[in-house]
Amino acid sequence: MNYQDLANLVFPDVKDINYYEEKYAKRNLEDGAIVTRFAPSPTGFVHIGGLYQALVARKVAKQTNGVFFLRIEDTDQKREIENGVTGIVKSLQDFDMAPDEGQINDTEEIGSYGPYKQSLRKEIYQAYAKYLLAQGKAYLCFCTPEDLEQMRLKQETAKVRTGYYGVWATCRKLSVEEMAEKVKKGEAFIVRFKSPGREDRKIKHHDVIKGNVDFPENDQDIVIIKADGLPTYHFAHVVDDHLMRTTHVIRSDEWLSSVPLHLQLFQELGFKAPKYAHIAPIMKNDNGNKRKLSKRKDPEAAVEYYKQEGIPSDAVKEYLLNIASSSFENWRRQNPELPIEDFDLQLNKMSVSGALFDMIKLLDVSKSIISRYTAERVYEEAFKWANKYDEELKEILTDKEYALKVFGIERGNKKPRKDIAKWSDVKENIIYMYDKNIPEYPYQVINEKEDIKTILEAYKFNPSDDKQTWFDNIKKLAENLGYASEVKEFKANPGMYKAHVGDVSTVLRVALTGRTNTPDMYEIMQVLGKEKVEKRFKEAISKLN
RNA sequence: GGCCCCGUGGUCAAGAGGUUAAGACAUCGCCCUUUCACGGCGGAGACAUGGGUUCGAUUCCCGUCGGGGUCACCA
Repeated sequence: MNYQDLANLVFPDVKDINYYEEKYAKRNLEDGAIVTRFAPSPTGFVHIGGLYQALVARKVAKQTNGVFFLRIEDTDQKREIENGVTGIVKSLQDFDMAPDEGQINDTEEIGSYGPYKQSLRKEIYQAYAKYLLAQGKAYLCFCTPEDLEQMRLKQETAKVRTGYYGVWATCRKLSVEEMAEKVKKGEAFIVRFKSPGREDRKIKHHDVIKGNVDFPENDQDIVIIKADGLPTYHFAHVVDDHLMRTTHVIRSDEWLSSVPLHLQLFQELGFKAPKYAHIAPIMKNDNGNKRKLSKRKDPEAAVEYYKQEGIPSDAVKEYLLNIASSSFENWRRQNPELPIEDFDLQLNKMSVSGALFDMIKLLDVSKSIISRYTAERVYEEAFKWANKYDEELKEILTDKEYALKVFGIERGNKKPRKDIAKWSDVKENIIYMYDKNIPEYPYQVINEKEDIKTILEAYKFNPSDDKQTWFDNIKKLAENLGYASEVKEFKANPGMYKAHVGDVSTVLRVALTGRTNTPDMYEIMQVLGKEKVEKRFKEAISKLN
């Protein structure tokens, strides 16, 4: 009995690894093309940090004419949730980030390096586990979870490193015969990697983002095949990224400390290791403490949140790119119209430490993006959003022709308005353009009922006036009623006037819209039309009595 | 606790052995012949800390402190 016999005993039916090596041949890509992947577990909604990784991975693949694929890491069936895969695929689609290969829905996939769902690759992992086992680079372990727990306790009280290594790796000392006998007796087992590493030796590693990092070698005999026959993350990663011909593993930096293990696995399997790029997580300030954005505590951690709020996916992506690269902002300022695909992202310039998530900044980015949209685009997006999330807004927007006029106010010029940051802001911003509950808002400087009434009764709106004539008209009105027709004059001669033309305008504005802050009032009156303007003033007057 | 990474204004961040230490968001003031937004101009605001090396260190080295990550038959 030797290791080859043991391997045959344990995995009698799996294929030889040569079969897979040939089936998943080297990709035929141009020099310098980068192959990346997004490899989430279907254990919940997509996290903003996951989207960030996917964005970066996809970007570098695209800009080198490489490949970006989606792999589903579902080797832990206990944690899997219903529709997990669908959620991931849909989120990527929402952000216009569909992969070149991989899962396209719960059951289908595209690309010739699949299956892209790990639970469907069981026999592949077993083939490679068998390969290691046959060479004596892996062994069977019969320790129960309880044994392991006890061992850990012992290690803790003895204040030594925890884990399965060195003298603690009891099953490593078993002979092939002993292992075979236990298997034949039907004892449950798992497969462990026989680590050739020594903790007192260092390895040097260069991470594309983090730079040079030194670690002690890995000496842990980690599990590669679990009791259910599925691989652990570490083993699946190495086998998959080799077979799928990934060139750059772009993942969250919580994996950084596993690099020595992964490198060792690649080495022992005889594979060429990919380059690693470990991305710093997106953090949040929690009472003075930095912590990762949490799925449980922070709604903004879920990618779905941005959709619900109506923050355009472009805005989220641009904000993320802002975090990823400090040169993005400059690039954007110089190229306000170019698509983000044209921006060249450098992995090695990415920040090594985690950035605090800044919603205010995101919203600022979003405002700028929306301000560049045409009225038509604003309408389409807002309407789409309203259809899903706001019944009242949807109703308001059914009159498209009128809505386009409303959205057209101060839009399309050199200095467009920036007052919409997200579609959920829209209703609040345009509601006064509709005959729905114009709120009663307190008049400001001019607040005597009689004065207000005089102004409102005296004002005549003529829609055919151009803007200058229209405003001259208000000035004249102010002057006739004893107010300063110029603000400067008012300021120069305090005490001579009760108020100035601005205050008169405010009276009109409040009566018309129920608020003090609005876009250009001339445009508002034009869009509203003579009839509505007069009706509103009439109503405002009647409310005064 | 062991190991690893990180530490420039409130936030995101550029940067070099010698700089008036960029820029963006936020904030404050002024201007933009009606408000708000936009835009323009300006203000306030930072190299965690101690010790080296050096003519000179925020930049290089060591310690301290602080932050983060990781130590599963989870990923």
